[in-house]
Order: sequence, then structure tokens, then C-alpha cells
Amino acid sequence: MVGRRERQREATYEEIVRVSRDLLAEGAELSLRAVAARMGMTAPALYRYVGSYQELVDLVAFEIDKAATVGFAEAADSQPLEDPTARLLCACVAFRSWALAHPREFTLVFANPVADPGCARPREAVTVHSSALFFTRLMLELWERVGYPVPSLDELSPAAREAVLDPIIGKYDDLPDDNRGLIWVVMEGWTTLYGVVALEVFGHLDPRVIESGDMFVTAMRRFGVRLELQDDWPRLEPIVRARMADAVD
Amino acid sequence: MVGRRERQREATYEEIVRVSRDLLAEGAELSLRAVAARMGMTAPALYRYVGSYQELVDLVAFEIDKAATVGFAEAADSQPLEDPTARLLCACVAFRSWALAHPREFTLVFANPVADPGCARPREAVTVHSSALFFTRLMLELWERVGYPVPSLDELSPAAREAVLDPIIGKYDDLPDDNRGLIWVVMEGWTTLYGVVALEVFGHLDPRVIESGDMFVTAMRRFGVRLELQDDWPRLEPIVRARMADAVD
DNA sequence: CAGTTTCGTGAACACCGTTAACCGTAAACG
DNA sequence: CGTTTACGGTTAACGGTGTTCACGAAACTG
Repeated sequence: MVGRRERQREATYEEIVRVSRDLLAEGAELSLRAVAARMGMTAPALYRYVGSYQELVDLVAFEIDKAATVGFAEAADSQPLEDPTARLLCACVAFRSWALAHPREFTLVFANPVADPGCARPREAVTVHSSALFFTRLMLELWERVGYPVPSLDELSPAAREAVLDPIIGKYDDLPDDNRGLIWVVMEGWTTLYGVVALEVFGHLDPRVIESGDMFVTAMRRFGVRLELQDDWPRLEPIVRARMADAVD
Repeated sequence: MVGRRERQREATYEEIVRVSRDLLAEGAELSLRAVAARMGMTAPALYRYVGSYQELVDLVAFEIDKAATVGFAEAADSQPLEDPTARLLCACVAFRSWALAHPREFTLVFANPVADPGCARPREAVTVHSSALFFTRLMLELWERVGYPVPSLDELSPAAREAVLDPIIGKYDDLPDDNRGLIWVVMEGWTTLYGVVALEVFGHLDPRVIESGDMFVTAMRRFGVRLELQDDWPRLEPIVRARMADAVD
């Protein structure tokens, strides 16, 4: 049975996250005191819920990623199930739009140095991003339908093989061993997507290129040829650009 | 003539940068008070030299980038001038090694949100990275010798054409108009390099993959085929891996 | 009911960036 | 040369941060 106490505690956690996200959205800084004040508490009280400021950051980052992921899913669902390529690309566009619209949130989630490298448990060090799980699922859908080339286990380097067979981020028990290499392809895609988007968010690219999104489209096309769907690109690019155009939120 | 006053002032600037870099290197945080204390001054005195904390950060970031670039240049010079491909790749390896060995410095220089996007002068907003200039030079050397495919001006999108003809980062007056598209290729390479390295530095990749550097090598190879030097890769990969092995500093 | 855990407070510490008023000294000028 | 100015530093203070500690009230537990 779930006692009244625990329910209250759970509600407080939710309020902490909600208030934190509000602060971020308003452009304010995320700080223990600010969160506490807005909740009608004092800062030390928050230490009953999080062990440190960094823990608060991690908690909020996790929830922000989770919330953003449903946005990515909506973008994917704007395309029919029969077109997993378009679904994947639209999710990528949604990721970019979200990142550009919420730079501080993006920084929190994706440019936050994850714990100490010398941490004893590397297992929990890498925060499980629901977005990572979601994009992996999209890539799996795409593979099942069109079947882009995936390296076999013995084509992978030893380190990659280990990482792919015993992945840190989430469990893919439903993934048969013969296309475990799909996870490697996902990581490849993640690096190319991350490269453009992060540079755009940080402003380390020509503003005109950012505004037009041409480098992003180029990166998408480049990963597209990696997935051997270059023949489909004339059909796909208009879909991508259309979704880039209406980036309201 | 340079007065005694200005020389003293210049020396103080140098000391500020030196002390700041020492602090970063020691794992301490970069703060006005810490810098001032180590210089035997009080914090407000620093306001005679920098207008704000952010200005100090920008100054230090600029100098760190400059210093790191000479390291990249040394790595390039480990290869003969006749082999610009190896020179470029070795510089990339040096960039990765430096980033992994100096994560805070990397974050400061390359993951530091560059000013407000609504800033009036986008010209000076994007800090001129000497590393960017250096890598561009390497790419130019490579092009002059082996001549990878470069988009012509009318192949580029309008935004890209503008950005390439009137680049924000540095001046490339010596660059003839007919291979202005080279800058675009440089940006493509920059995004792929940045994607892997940033993810590695932030720990958003499987530790085993980071340690082995396999994703980095994959990214290099991928950009290699973009430069149409895949036939040369069997020769190049050992060079890359060798230089990755001895990443002492 | 008594005992214990949970959750909050207030005070305090050690930092941080930033501003203000102040002042000696070194350069610049008439 | 003397006078003036401006530079480069000081101290004090304000408001902000994360964090620790001792304490108390309120809520669960036996």
C-alpha cells in the first residue's frame, strides 16, 4: 500500500520539477533558493529531496528530456506508420527545433558533463535519456521496413561489440543478436545529429547558416546516404523543410 | 611609442590569463575573486581590465584556443608537408586528445553559448577561433594538393553562399571565389568532428566506445569518404590510431 | 499514549559577481 | 618645475549562491 506520506513526497518531487522547469522557461537561473522560494520553502528544505544542486539538475534534466521526447514522438506521428523514414527525419527536425527554442534546456540535458569519469558506477553515470530510447526505436522501425546496412558483430571493434551487446543506456532485450549492430548505427546517427544541433545552439556557426538550417539539412542528407536512402531523398527533403518551416513552439 | 604604462597594463593582462589558465588546469573554478587573490589583488581591481565576468571568460577562452591551436599545429607538423591528408587527420586527433584531457577548457571554448543571439553586432559575437582558421588552412592545403570535390557557388543555398562569400570568422581574402565553397566543406567537417568529440567529452557515449576511440575513427573515416580519399584510408587509419595511442598531454 | 521518523525552519559559513566611494601615485600638461 | 588628471588599486557593502547544523513541530508507528 502507498501511504499518504509517500504520496505527499511524490507530489513535492513533481512540484520541484515543475517549478524548476518554469524557472528555466522564464529565462531565470535554476537555483535551489529560487526553486525553494517559489515553493514557499527555504533552500535547506530541498535537501530532504535532493542530495545536492547537481542532483537537482540531473533530476530536472531527466524530466525535461522525457517531456521533450513526447514532442519528438508527436512529430514522428505526423507521418504515417508506413513511412518510418519520414518519421525519423521529422523527429530529428523536432529535436533541432526544440533545441534552438530552448537552448538552456538543451544545454542542461545534452551538454551537461555527466558525473565524474572516475565514478565507481559507470552504469548509472550515463543518465538514461528517454529521447535516446525513442530514437533507437525509430531506427529499429526503419530497419525492419527498409533494412539499411548494419554491421555484424564481428565487423565491429571489440569495444563497440561490448558496448552494443551490453548497452548502458536502457535495455534492448527484444533486440536479436544479429542486428545488435543497429545500436552502433544509432550512435553514428546521434553524433551527426548532435554535431550540427549543438553547434547551432551554441552559436558556433554562421547565423545565416543557422537561420536557414542548411547545414542541418546537409547533415540529415549525409546520414541519409549512410542509411542508403539517397534515392528517396528528393521525396524526403521537402518533408523535412516543411516541418522546419513551422517550428512554432 | 609604447609607454611604460601600457606595457605594465599588457603584462597584467597576460598575468590574468596565465593565472586563469592555471586555475582551470588545477581543476579549480574560474572566478574573479580566485584570479584576483592569486595575483595578490582584490576582485574589484580586475574590473579595471575586464568589464564583467563573462568578458574574462571570453578573454581566457580566446587565449586557450590560441594556445591549443599551436598544439594542433605541432601534431600536423609531425607529418610531411607532402601529405596534407595525414596532417589534417593528425590535427583532428590532437583536437580530440586535447578536448578529452582538458574537458573544462573545451567546454569554455567550444560549448560556451556565444553572447545573446539578439546581439546588435553578430559580427563580433562569434569569437574568432584561431583553431577554426588553422583547420581551414589545413583544408586548403589538402584541397590544393589532392582536390576533393567542393561545391560551386551556385550549388550552394543562398544562405550558405552569403556565409561563404562574407565569412564571419576571419577573412579569407586570399581565397579565390571559385573555391569559396571550400569554407562550406570546412563547416561540414567541423560539425562531424565536433559531434563526436563533444559527445565524448560530455560523457554522453558509452565509456568503452570513448576509451577505444572507435566512434571518433568512424567519424574521421566518414568525413574521409566525403573528401573522396577512401582509397587512401588503409594507409591513413594506422597513422591516426598511432597518434591516438600516444596522447600523453 | 509514548517513541520515532519525517520535514520544515533559522542561523551561519564560505563563496560568488558587482557597485560605490575613496586614495595614493605615476604620467601628462602648462 | 609645479599642477592636474587619470589610472590602478583599496575597503565596504549588497544581494546572490550552495551547503551544513541544530532545532522543533508535526505526522506516523508501536
